[in-house]
Amino acid sequence: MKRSRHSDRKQASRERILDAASRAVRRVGFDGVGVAEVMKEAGLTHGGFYAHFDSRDALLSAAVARAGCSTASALQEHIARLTRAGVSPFRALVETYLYDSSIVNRENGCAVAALCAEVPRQGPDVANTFLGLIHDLHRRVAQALPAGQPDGTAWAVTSTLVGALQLARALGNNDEGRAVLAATKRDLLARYEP
Amino acid sequence: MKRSRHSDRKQASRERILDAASRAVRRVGFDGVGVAEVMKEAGLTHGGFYAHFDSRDALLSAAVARAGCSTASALQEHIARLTRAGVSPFRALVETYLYDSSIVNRENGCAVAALCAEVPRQGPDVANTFLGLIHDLHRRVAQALPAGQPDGTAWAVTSTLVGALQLARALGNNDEGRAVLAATKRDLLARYEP
DNA sequence: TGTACATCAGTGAACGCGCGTTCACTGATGTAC
DNA sequence: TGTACATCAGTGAACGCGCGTTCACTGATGTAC
Repeated sequence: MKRSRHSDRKQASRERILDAASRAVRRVGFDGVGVAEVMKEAGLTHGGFYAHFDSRDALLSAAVARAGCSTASALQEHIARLTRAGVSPFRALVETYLYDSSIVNRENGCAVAALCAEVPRQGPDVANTFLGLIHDLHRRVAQALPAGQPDGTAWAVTSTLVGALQLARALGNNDEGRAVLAATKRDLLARYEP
Repeated sequence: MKRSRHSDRKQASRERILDAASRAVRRVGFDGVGVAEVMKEAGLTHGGFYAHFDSRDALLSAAVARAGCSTASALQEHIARLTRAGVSPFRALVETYLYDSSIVNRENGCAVAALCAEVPRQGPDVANTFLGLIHDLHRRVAQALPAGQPDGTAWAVTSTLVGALQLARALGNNDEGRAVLAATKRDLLARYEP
């Protein structure tokens, strides 16, 4: 059954709005996202927004989910490329997550690292969606860890990855920020790679 | 030389404003801090604010510095109590930083964990002040670590502490949040305590 | 095929509210004589 | 000691701006006959 061009067009606009919002929320945080700016980035004017979402809050929930998907597929793709080249799964995860350019590339980076600290003050919709993102990241870490690690290690490693990326970003895209990433990578690999 | 009571009174008000702001910024983030609300919490009306600070931004810078001092002294005190009771310095640091009630007690907790992710979008004053807080936390971790650790380990441990507290807060004050803290504590102690 | 009408995504002006900031004023404290 | 004046922290009304939200309208696409 052929969809009308009305619907096609609307759907495409919605996708652009969501993409813009998922980048904006990682770049400027929940409080920094403005409806008008997101619409502009999607090539539309602000008035049409409410034909796509009930409210700014509804957009934020959807944007978190979108950011999670986008992060997950980027992570997976980069990790797969490394493992195909013979890198161990754990090393591939660590190198990918703590890649130097992640310091600057906030708007396409991990949503958990970007938004974790703001989640406790968001509404239940955003918080619940975010739970899923955290569990997904934790699962990826658990699967990449070498076998035989005690339960809970995956949480410690997840914490380390998220914390290191945030500290590096706060220190800046300079020697000091990169040194934090390098030191954390070295430490994680020395600990968990046989 | 005796100070006038005018000055004493003003100084006392300034302290109350700073205390209120340092708690508010950790509770609701930089974007969430409102001049009127801070003044109200300090027992004043909003109009008098500009006799104490040049602008909202100036308040935020000062509030970050104040939050750092407040966190540092609370950490130090709690750690000292534990070490006096025979606990090793590293264990004392880890237990104190990842204390269960830290999940809820954001407004009196570590400013680095609360604000790290928002710092890259703040002005240079706030960012520079924040650098000091990060270095202070890193220094405390380095001093508490058992001797003989390679350089950089302190950064990895700092990352782990900050990340774990944030993840626990995002998961909530429930079994899951506390489990992250417990798992991270166990992992850190197993790794770095002889 | 062509014409008239219906549908609907998107536009842009307008509204209302909150918030940072300003300012004339108040009332208490301190000083001069 | 007492009185008149000066200083100054704090008050609360007002301003201006940005932002979320609403709504009447437009113009393009689709449908009926």
